[in-house]
Amino acid sequence: MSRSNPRVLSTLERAGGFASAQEVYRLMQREGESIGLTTVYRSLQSLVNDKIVDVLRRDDGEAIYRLCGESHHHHLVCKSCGDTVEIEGGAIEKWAKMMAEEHGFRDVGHTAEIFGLCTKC
Amino acid sequence: MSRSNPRVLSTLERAGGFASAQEVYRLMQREGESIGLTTVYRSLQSLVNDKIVDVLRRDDGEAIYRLCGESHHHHLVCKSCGDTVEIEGGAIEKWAKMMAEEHGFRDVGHTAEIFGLCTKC
DNA sequence: TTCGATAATGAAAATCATTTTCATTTGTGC
DNA sequence: GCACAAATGAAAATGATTTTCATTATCGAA
Repeated sequence: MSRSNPRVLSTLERAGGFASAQEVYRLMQREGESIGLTTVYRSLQSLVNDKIVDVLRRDDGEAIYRLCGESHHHHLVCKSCGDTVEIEGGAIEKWAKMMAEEHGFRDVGHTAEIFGLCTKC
Repeated sequence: MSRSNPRVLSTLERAGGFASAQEVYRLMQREGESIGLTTVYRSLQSLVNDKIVDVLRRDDGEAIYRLCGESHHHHLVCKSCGDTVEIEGGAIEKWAKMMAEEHGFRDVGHTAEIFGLCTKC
């Protein structure tokens, strides 16, 4: 077995608590940290096992790791220029919780994104 | 561009309206259909564009394609067994519209998924 | 301190879904 | 028949993730 390399967790935090393994790796490289991609993957997996981070999937299938307990937000993305606004999703949280209860699901998370054309486009 | 091969759609239906590209391909092979994997992928993509099928992600990141009804809905997915419930998202529709207006976005759509553990898992 | 076991590390190779390339086949209108 | 566009699929490329395996760091016991 392997335990998580603490620099991986600290980098994930610095990344805003939300990043893919590749992104964490690239970020550490850019900051001059000496670490292998394998170790990044192993550390993230270990953090998932320990329930310190959550794993979700991006639309393209890439796994993204998120610090648990992090207050999360949603995105409003322009499908033309890619501009992104972080938005609050209080209504979503309630909706998700309600739907989960209604169907007996537990340990639930959710994703929600809005996309459209921004004022400039 | 390429249009969807009708045998792909009919196979997806026969599969219970829910399968990955690889599964559709293997199923067609087993049934003696002569088709290439590339064509299966292209057909499924085309069906997604035409909004005839939905695409979700399994826990392992593999894309799964599923026939969708006409009415816009969201999904409650079990991250262990993959069981899926279609749910209503009235609250989401309002939230999305509100957020879009607030930031001057137009022509908006959205995605929202809830995932957790179902009663059986 | 030295020995030996165990865990951590990372480069390189393997895997696997998906996409791209490209040459060939099929279909359609003229 | 003829030319041109669309469809097809084999093979190669891509990209994330996992596995392999040899090396290195850790740490407790002798």
